[in-house]
Amino acid sequence: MYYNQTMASKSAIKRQLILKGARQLFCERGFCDVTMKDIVDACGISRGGLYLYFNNTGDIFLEVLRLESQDSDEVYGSAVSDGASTAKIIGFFLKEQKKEILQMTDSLTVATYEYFFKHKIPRDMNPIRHTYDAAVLVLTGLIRRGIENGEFYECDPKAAARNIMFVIEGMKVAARTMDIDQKMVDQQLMYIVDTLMVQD
Amino acid sequence: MYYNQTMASKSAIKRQLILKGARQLFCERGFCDVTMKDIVDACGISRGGLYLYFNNTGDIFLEVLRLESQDSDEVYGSAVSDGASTAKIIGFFLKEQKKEILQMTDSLTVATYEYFFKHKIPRDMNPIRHTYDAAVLVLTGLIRRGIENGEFYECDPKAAARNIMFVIEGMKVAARTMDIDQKMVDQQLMYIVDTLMVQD
Amino acid sequence: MYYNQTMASKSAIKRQLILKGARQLFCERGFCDVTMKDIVDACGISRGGLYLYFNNTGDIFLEVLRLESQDSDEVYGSAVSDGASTAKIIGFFLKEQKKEILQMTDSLTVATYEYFFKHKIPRDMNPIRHTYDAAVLVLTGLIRRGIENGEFYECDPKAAARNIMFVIEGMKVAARTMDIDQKMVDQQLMYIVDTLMVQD
Amino acid sequence: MYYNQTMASKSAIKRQLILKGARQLFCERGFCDVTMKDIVDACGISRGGLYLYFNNTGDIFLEVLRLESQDSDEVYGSAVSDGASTAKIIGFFLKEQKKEILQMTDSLTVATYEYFFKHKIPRDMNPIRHTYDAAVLVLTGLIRRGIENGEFYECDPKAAARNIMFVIEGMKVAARTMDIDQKMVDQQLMYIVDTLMVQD
DNA sequence: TATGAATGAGTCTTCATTCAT
DNA sequence: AATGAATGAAGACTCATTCAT
Repeated sequence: MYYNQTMASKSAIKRQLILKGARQLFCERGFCDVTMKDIVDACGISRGGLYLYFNNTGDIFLEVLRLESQDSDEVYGSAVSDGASTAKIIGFFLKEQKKEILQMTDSLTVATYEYFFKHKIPRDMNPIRHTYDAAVLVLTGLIRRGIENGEFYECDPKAAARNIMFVIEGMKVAARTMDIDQKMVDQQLMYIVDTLMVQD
Repeated sequence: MYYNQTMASKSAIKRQLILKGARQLFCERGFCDVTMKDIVDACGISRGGLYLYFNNTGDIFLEVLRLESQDSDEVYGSAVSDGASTAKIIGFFLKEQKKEILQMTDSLTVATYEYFFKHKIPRDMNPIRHTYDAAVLVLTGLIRRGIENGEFYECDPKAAARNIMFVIEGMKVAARTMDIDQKMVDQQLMYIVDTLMVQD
Repeated sequence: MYYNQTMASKSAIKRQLILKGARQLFCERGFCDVTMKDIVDACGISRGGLYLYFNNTGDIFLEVLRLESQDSDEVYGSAVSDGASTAKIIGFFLKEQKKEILQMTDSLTVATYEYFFKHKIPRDMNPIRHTYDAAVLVLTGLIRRGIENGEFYECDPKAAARNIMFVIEGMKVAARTMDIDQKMVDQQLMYIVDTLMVQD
Repeated sequence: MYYNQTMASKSAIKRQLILKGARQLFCERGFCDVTMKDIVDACGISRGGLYLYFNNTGDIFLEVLRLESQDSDEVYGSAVSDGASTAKIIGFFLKEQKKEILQMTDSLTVATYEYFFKHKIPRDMNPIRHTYDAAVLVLTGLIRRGIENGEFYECDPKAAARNIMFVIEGMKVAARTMDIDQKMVDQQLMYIVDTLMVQD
């Protein structure tokens, strides 16, 4: 009998189980309100059993986040490989962001904020910074291309990319603290595109 | 004997004392990590005494926040009354925001996020929404004036105002979760102005 | 209404209650095997209530010990004031020790050993050292008097006093680890007296 | 294939490994503070594996102690065979004891006390009692010889021997609970010799 | 024999909340 | 109004012991 990637060891399966249960809790309650006991209960495992795998909620959360970013890295990669027009790709990107902003997906956003409010992490080890930088990189490339082929106004592509990401970040937070509606998000996303694109 | 605004009752003084001590704690630790006991200890009052004034940390925080917004409302008002150029006023406004983004002042930002992540409040009662709307209103007016007197490009003034506020919100969060530096903030604030202003 | 030494405050009474319950436990089980929960249960108070008075078993034990030594100080004092013959006083002293050696009294001996095995304390703050030194002092005085009035052989009174105390200490430990019988203790106490006293 | 004393079975080797690791722990922490888990970790063996050999820390400690006393029995034997003067031999014996009294590291003394405080064992099965009796036997013989050849004062040799052992026991405990210094130990050992020996 | 995952009981500690004074 | 002692629930963490493999 042999093992391959899909045949995980019993131990690895339990790890997955824990991370899955914990992820669900973090999505529902953020980071602060999840205790080790909550995770134990949610996963149907024993108190001591959880401690075999993780020492505290922080470690669990980081691991959940790591898995998450693995997945999202792939998404970003595929987005660019397409042969579509720059505006279309950016439009697709923004539509994806809209889903997350409006919490149409199970989202770790609040938990992530709460976690990093308390855990200061050097820039190069910080996963949100990493995600942010990755998105900025992709956007910068797209904007540069848009400028080159005359779709977009002349501008500093990197500053523009960062600007878009900050707007999105701002809306994510706003959606979870004040209540903003879909209309406002749509308006902003259109504003972003309008600001970039040469009007005919 | 009579009471006027400057002659606070003993009870009112104690209330102030509590709110002052609590504010300090919320600034230092955010909302989640402050307990009723912490506040009791910080204020040097009795455990039971605190409960005569407030039932839980949430109520205390809301009150702290209410006092806070009273003060800031005045700031916004005075900004516009000036006779300076639109660009100058917006520049002043952004400089103020920069301070808050970079946490150069004792700031309730994190506590506010944490509080409202957990407490969903209808739009018209929500103090951050109120603050946001007030800022948008001021900015909209300024941008409209800028467009009218030819300083700014033609655009939807309200959308532009919201855009600016979302960028600022995004940077506030980013400053507290990833570590962004002053340079990046400056770059973004310049980018905002550049996007608005007609270049000569 | 006024307070005097016998009218303790409610809080002081509770403290006494805890110390009494804890003392009983320490006598029965030594130091290592007594937990905060044990004390809570023994005293019939609440879990949190205990922590209002003491932070850990070590603190409680030290306090128990402090009270204990207050009492024993008085005993030592009174022993000497008597006008009896030196040999008689020493005989009385040894008879007292015999009781403790053979555990005929509720005794903190084992708990004390266990506590100080783990807690290294500078000589001048160490209560057993203090007790030991006090006993040595008294004995030294007695022996010196015995030598002066010809009851005892010539010798170094201090070394002799220490010797006696070490023998007693040795028997205390032996009584609790190997099982030694009363006969052996009697034999030793007689040996001590014989070694000192001039035989006629 | 056959086994002899030098060819230990795999199982016996593991036993040794456990006992060696456990001994180290008992020396460092006494008996109370060593858990089965500690031993597992220190020996690098499996949790279940340890239970194949021993059921609890008490059993392990007794076994450690048994090996220990095997070694020390030999020492006592050789001491007497010498042709030296009685005083010299006793002097040598006391010097050995001094090492043990003052030896805080690599010594099972504290662990032994702690173990036997909790485990009452009939006199004839009790290893410390056995060690004590063996030492008393040797000393008794030496003292008797000393009296016979006029080196020592007339006295009850057995009582004197026990007295010496109790003083030593007392100093062992004192060294680990109050902090006594080397000078005091030296003074006592000299006092013991002086009390025995005829002065010229 | 050997492994180490799993369990659950047990202890420590903190805190919101109440209540007699 | 004000105090602070008291309570008990809740969460963190550890460990002896078992058991499937």
